[in-house]
Amino acid sequence: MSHFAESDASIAQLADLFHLLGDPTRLRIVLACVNTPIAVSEIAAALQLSSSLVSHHLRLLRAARIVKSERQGKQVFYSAADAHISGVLSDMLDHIAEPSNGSDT
Amino acid sequence: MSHFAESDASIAQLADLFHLLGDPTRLRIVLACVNTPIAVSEIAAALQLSSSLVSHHLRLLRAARIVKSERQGKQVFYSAADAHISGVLSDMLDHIAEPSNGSDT
DNA sequence: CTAACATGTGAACATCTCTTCACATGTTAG
DNA sequence: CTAACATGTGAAGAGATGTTCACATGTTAG
Repeated sequence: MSHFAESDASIAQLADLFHLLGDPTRLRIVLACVNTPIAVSEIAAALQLSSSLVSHHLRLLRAARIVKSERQGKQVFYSAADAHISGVLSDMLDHIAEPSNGSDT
Repeated sequence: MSHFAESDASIAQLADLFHLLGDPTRLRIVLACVNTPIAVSEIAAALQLSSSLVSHHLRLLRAARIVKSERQGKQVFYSAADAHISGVLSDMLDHIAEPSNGSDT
């Protein structure tokens, strides 16, 4: 069905993306802007984080093209870069929701 | 279309899964056994890693149900736990393959 | 039983990463 | 211009993590 014989460069890039989503705080930030564009200060307020911290994470997220930015006046709105991101999130959520198979003995 | 309003527990679990895939070595191990069951020593040989290291990673991967184990004699074969894992991998690969939108200014 | 092979595990170290703090940059209003 | 607000960034410390090494456990063959 699938090969998954990826080059080292692709693997490094892939790992980098997963690593970015692997931090709870950063993941929350991604989830906060995956559906609708939201300003930095709004994210900070909603998640009870400092704007500085949100900015730091957003910078990494944007560099990996997980989110994209859009300026509107003084504020900068962030949103998910593309549909693959939400697709990945959905699949992982499904994985979690799945009943544990009893194959760990 | 999607809400992604997940509970803190789900977010923690989700982050844990991504974090596990976020390490290049561990990701390579997952990719090595995502399609076909493969023994620990085979993974170690194919990826040029020590069996000890592979075992360490496999333990974490199995605990998160990313992979499952199956013993056959002296060897233990590992494979992807379910289809969601390969689905996530495929989506992320698609994300990488996507042409970069010029929206980062 | 012993020997050989495959896998699992604990501890320790080097390294990386998240967070906070202070401050810089950029934008709008007056 | 200055003032106020929103976001971006650099440095430093605390904490987490991957890797190696040595050894334990488990399985098969004789």
